[in-house]
Amino acid sequence: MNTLQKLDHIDRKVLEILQSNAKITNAQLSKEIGLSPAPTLERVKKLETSGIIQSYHAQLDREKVGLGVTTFVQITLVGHKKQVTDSFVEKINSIPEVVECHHITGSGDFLLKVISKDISSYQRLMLEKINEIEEVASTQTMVILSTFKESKVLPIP
Amino acid sequence: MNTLQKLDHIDRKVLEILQSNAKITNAQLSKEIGLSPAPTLERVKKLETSGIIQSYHAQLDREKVGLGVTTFVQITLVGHKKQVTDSFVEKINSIPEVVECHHITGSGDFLLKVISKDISSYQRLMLEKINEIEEVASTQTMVILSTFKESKVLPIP
DNA sequence: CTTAAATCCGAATAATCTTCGTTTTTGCTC
DNA sequence: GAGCAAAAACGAAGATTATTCGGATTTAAG
Repeated sequence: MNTLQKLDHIDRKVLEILQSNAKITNAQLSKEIGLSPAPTLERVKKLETSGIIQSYHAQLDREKVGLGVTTFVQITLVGHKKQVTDSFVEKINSIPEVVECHHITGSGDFLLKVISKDISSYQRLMLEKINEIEEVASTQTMVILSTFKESKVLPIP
Repeated sequence: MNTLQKLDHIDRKVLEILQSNAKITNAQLSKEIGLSPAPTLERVKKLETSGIIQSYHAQLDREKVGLGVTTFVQITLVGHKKQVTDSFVEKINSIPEVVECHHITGSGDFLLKVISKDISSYQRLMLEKINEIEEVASTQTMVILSTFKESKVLPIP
C-alpha cells in the first residue's frame, strides 16, 4: 500500500501543480514540468488510476454564496461504545452543513467543521440537529473570526 | 457584494456538480442540468469571473503520498496586539505543513490544521517550528484518529 | 558493454470546447 | 392578455485540446 517511492520529482511537481490549479491544460502542464504532452498525460492518468489523485473539486467563495459563518464544534459523546459512535457518525453524515467530522484525541471525542449562513442559522442547526442527536452529551464551539491560511496543497514529504 | 439572488436553481446545480466533480466535461454537465452546451459554458464562465467559483483543485490521498498524521493545534499567543498576530500569521504562512490557520473565539486564539508524515515528524515540526515562534505562548493538540466525513460540497442556502 | 524494459517524443486523429447568428423564452407595460 | 424588448438558449461551424501510436531515446541490470 506504500505508494511512496514510486513518485519521482516530476510526479511531485505534477501533484503540486494540479493541487493548486486543476484546470491547467495538459499542454501547459507539460511545459511546466519539462516534458512533452504525451508522457505528461500518461503520468497524470497513472496518478489517477493508482488513487493518489482522488478527485477534482471546484472551490467556492463562501461569502458570495451566502455562507458567512464557519465553526469548529467539539463533541463529547455519552459513551465510547462502538455502537454509540457508529450511530452518531451516521446521523452526522446526513447533515450537509457538517462538512468535516474527525475522531480526535484530547478533550472531546469528535471535531466537526460546520458551515452556516449566519449565526442564527448556526444556532438553529445546533439546537435542532446536533444537540438533538441522542449520543451527544455536550458541545463546545469555536467560531472562526477570520481565516489567514487555507492551502489546498499538501506538504508531500 | 451580495451575489446571492443572482443564483437560480440551475446555477446551484452547476455549483453542486462542479464542487463534487470538477473534471466533468461541459457536454456532460449540460446534460445533467438540462441545457445545451453553449449556455452551460456561459453560466460556468460567469460563475468563474464573478468569483463565486474561486479555483479548482486536485484532491490527493494523504496516506498514499506518505502523510499519515493530521492534527488540529490550538494556539495561544503571548498577547493580542495587532502586531503580535500579524507577525505570527506571517510566520505560519511560510510553513507548508500548516494547511489552515483560523482566528477563533473560545479558548486559544488560533486553530491550525497541520499535516505531517508521522508522529515524530509532527513532533519535530512543533518543537523546531511552531513553538519556536516567539509570539506563541502555548499549544494544545488534537490528533485525528480517523476521519468520517470530509465533504467538498458547501450547503448553499 | 549488452540488452530489455521503461520512458519519452512527434505527429495524426479524436474529442471537446468555444463562438456566433438565429430562435425561443421571459418579464414588463399597456 | 397582447405586444415588445431583453435575456437566455439553441445548433452548427471553427478552434483548441486531449489522446493515441509507432518509433527513438534513455535507464538499469546483468
